[in-house]
Order: sequence, then structure tokens, then C-alpha cells
Amino acid sequence: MNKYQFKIDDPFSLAHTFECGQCFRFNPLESGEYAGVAHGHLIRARLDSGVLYLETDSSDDKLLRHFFDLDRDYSAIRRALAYDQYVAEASEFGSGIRMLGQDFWEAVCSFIISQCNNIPRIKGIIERLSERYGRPINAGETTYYTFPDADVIADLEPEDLGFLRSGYRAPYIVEAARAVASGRLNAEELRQMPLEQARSEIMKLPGVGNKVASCILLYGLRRLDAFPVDVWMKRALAENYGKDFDPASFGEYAGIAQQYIFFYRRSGGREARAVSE
DNA sequence: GAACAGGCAACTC
DNA sequence: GAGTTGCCTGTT
Repeated sequence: MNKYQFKIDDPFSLAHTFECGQCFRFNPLESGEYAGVAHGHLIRARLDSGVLYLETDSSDDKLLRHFFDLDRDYSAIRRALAYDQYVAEASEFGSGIRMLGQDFWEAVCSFIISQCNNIPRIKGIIERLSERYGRPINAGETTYYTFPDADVIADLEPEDLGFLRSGYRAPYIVEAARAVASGRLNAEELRQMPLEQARSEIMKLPGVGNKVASCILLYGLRRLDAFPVDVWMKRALAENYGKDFDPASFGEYAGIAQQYIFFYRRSGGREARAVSE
């Protein structure tokens, strides 16, 4: 295992980052660390006095910086969003959140699984998929598994995924794997496209509508202008902006505004803040 | 046992 | 275009 230290200047919370709904494969350890697998590597992360300590079998510090988004100025983004009172509150509350640089295919698959589903079950399905078709990484008493490559899943039939208990999503998973494995859906090409064009390409996948496509854009391609609206966001937007609000008005960092609002609203929003103060 | 869940798609009007 | 329904599975 390799060890890395990164000095962090902006607010940074591992708990908020890993438990704000963007990522399903990292969990807290008793030590207070967070551990999980990303881009085929086990990562154990700990934050102490503004330093991010990583233990990992990766030796690619560029990938690690990318995954934790260490080269982005979050304080500047929060200042840019602060003209809006509610976003200012939400971004204060969730100031430690960072947008992880996740693997594209993993995000495609994970957010297909997420539809009409809750986080514990989403995590369970993804873990079963990884244990069966991923590569094991031994770490002491625990064995972790990488997220399986798209071409492995592409060779399966939906019936092969019965053990996942993913229900009607199984054929969607296989079709998405085939699109990615064949190059029909290519992350690099999507990155070059205007947002709406990339969205309509992603929505060609069966079982992928506007919401899941927005999650794939934001979490799988880190298109920060993508703005997923689920039932929680609908509530938050309706409560604060009325019915006919266009999230695009948040501009190039709409996706980060979304993340702050989502986390704030799910944590109880203003009511929770009032209680804690 | 019925209703619902961080959604989609096919169908209705 | 807005509204309704079934879809697997799991939880309440």
C-alpha cells in the first residue's frame, strides 16, 4: 500500500462527500477513515488538520487528485453562488462536499440501479455485482472488490443478474454495459459535446431518462452544469423558488449548487439548522 | 396486505 | 403536454 498526503485549503468533509448521494462504494471504518474502491484501486482516506491522508494500492497521484477534485477552488465557487440566499445557506451547511471524479461506466451503472430505490439497497446491489464480477483486492482481514468492467457485464444476459435482485433494472444494466463496451457510448466524446447533446446521447440507453442522465453527466463526467432533479430537489426548489424555476439559472456551477441544496434539504434544511443553533 | 420508494416508458386523453 | 400505470424488490 502506498501513502499520500495532500494539504487541503478549502473546507473538506469525507463524511459529507461520501454520504451526499453521489457515490455508493465508500463506507466509514471504526477508525474514522473512509474506505472504498474507485478506478480499480482500494483507497482509505483520513482527514486531519487540513491534511488528506490516503492509503491505496494506486501509485497514480494524478488520479487521486482527480478523484478527490483537489485542484478546484471550492471557496471561489461558493462565493460565486452566494448571490442566492438559499444556496448560500446550503453551501455553508455542506461546505465540505467535493464532487468526486468517478469512473464513467460505474456512474452509468450505479445511477441506473438508483432509480426508484433507496441507498442501502443501491449499495447492496452494487456490492453483489462487484463481488461476483469485479477483481478482489485483499486488505488484511477484509477483501474489497473493484467495480466490474463494462465488457464483462456486456457478455451477460439479464437473467444472469438474477442474484443481484435488481428487478426490472437488470436488462438496463446489460444494455448500458454493451453500449459502453462497444464504444457506442464514449465518455471522451460525451465530454466534448454541449450539455444537451450529451444528455440526449445518454438518454438513448433504455431505462435512462432525464434524471438518471443528469446524474451520469454530473457524477460520471463531472459536467458541473448538469442539475439532477429528484423528488428531494423538487421539494427544495418548490419551497424556495416557486413552481416555474429554471435550474440553468445557477449557471456553470449549477451541479454543485444542486449538491449543496440536496444535502441541505435531505438533512432537514432550515429546520435542522434552527434546532442545532 | 397495501402503499410506497432518489425513475422510466408506454399509454391515455 | 399533462396525467396515469406497471415494472422488480424491499421496507413500513
